[in-house]
Amino acid sequence: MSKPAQDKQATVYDIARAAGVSASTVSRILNGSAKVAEDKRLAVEDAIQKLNYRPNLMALYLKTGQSMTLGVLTQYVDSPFSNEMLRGVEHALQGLKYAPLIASGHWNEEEEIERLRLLIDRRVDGIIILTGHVNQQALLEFSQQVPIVATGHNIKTERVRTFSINNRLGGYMATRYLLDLGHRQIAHIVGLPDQNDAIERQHGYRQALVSSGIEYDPELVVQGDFAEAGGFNAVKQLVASGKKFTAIFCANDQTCYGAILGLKQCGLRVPEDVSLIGFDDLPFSTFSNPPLTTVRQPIYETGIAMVNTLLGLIENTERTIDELPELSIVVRDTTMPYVFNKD
Amino acid sequence: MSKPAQDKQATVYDIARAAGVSASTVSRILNGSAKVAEDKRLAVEDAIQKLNYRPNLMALYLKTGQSMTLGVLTQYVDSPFSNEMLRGVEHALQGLKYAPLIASGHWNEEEEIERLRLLIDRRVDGIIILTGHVNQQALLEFSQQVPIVATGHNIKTERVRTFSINNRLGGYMATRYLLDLGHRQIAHIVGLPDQNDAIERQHGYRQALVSSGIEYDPELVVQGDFAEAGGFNAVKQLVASGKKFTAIFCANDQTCYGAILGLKQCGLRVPEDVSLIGFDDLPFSTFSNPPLTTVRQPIYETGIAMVNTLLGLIENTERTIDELPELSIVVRDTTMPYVFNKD
DNA sequence: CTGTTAGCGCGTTCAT
DNA sequence: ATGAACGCGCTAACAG
Repeated sequence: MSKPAQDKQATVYDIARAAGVSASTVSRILNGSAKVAEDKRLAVEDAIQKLNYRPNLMALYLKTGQSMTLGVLTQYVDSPFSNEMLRGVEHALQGLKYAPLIASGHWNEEEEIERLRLLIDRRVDGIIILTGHVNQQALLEFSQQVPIVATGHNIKTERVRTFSINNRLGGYMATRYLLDLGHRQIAHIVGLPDQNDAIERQHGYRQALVSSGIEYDPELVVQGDFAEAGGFNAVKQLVASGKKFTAIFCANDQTCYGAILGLKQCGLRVPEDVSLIGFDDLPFSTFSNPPLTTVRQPIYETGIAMVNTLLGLIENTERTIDELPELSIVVRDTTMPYVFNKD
Repeated sequence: MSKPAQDKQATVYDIARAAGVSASTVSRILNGSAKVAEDKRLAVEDAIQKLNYRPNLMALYLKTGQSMTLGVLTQYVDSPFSNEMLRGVEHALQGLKYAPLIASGHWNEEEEIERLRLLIDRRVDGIIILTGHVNQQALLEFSQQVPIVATGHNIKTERVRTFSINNRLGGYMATRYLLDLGHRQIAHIVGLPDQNDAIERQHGYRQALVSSGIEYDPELVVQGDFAEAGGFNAVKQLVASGKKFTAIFCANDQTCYGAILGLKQCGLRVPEDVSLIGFDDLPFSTFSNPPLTTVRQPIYETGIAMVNTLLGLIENTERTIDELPELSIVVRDTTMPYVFNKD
């Protein structure tokens, strides 16, 4: 096994030898686990400096059973949604000696499971799952190895906590907002098929419609994929179908971005010809052209809450988790009352 | 130390006991490091299944000195640029048993160094640095502990490899493209101050100007920050200054996104009133409104190349690294000839 | 206060 | 072909 030449990192023994003490004494000083004579402490600290000593976290794990690492299962490293949550996770980890180990599942159950296993093999102290397709059964099984906090599920056991927003309500709110603006022909671009959040939002859409005495029209509902391309293709399809619509509820903000461009290419203006409302309120939605009207959900805050909850599970302590803000409509420039539409 | 109740993971000893063999035999089967009787192999494999055994990578490290983990220093988890490179990194790692451990430096040298240390403390086998502010000196020091591959530097040692694109050329190309379109009053929104890529691109901008006999006008150069907000604020400032300009070279695509919105709010149309060219060609630039004309650099491909280079360093093998594509101009909808401007 | 000993999970001699 | 013993870096229990 030819290992490349490399400064071998100093160990407690190297420090001990250099300082003329035993390894235990070094350890004691490192952890403050017992009183040590001042002169020895100085000698040891000196050696630590000189040899540039850093504890070997891998070896430490063997003793303590703690890797000081938290696994994070995300879907795509380039998903702005997941990354907003990741920002929250990072923020909550600030200065906390735990580091995140990130793995991507690509919305593929098999791959997600493989990545979860990878995280567990690396003996992470806990796992945060940013939604995904892992089923509840698998979740419970994995939780026997390591505590888990997840979004997109709704269970609570000794070792599993979940966060979920009321997607149905959000879908309802978005559609309701459009209805209140006077729109009657409201299309919906659905999220990923089989994805629970997507399905719930669609339910909310439908519910708002019928509660206003408007019939749910399947022809106004087209498939997207929670990404720009899906929104883009969906509007093209919608326009091509000849169906009339004056507003669209997009399953998420990214879908909206794509839809804006698609509409433009069809000669339709946003919001003059078509009103658009999204879901998420990603940071970028302030800068999109035009800036998005959307349903705000506390993504960043959820990231923070997940970390705190997980640390509570790991360290077996009660932690007060800040209550998450409710869903709300953020009004920007992609919506306008129906009465002003057309001319 | 109250550890939460948890299925203790099975060890080689558990397997050995269950299969009625010794731990060494289990190890041999695990690694195929020696012939083992067929019946014992079966018994062991059976036990592995039953006990759901997974090797402890932490313990393994102690023996092998390999953590099978690659550290990645990025700047922001929500930077679409870094994430595009990360996608390449992930792609290259597909099925390779190495996993990435990601840390963010937030464009802050001190924090970057702290994160590098964190990665080294976790005994990563190698480190990939996606640009940043770490200076060359620090880079060389860290490389004594672990091989490093970085972008944004330009050195090559036994244990450090770097990738860098010709930012100056890119800046030149972008500006040249605008000039060829007939533009003469070309503004530039600079990237992050003190950031080398940003400085080089600005040099290229200047060089293109003078090579066309146009005087470099500092009033047409405003500070951005490589993000949307910077582009947005910069154009506002530019317009407020009263300076005339018919085109802008933005230091990167994100700057462009912000600039588009800022211009619109000032009543300026893109590209009819102002042409815009970016730098990067992020995936989203296909979907921005309007889609961006930009300088394409091989971000994703660089991610792949960095991994391969690093693995070469780690495993001390020669690997053929695919040559990276050259910079190129991708023409989309934010630019048009000057002659057609105004009316 | 401090050094010695043992063991965390594993792979690798060294014997057998 | 296989088991026993050792050591990777570290801390905790046990002497002193």
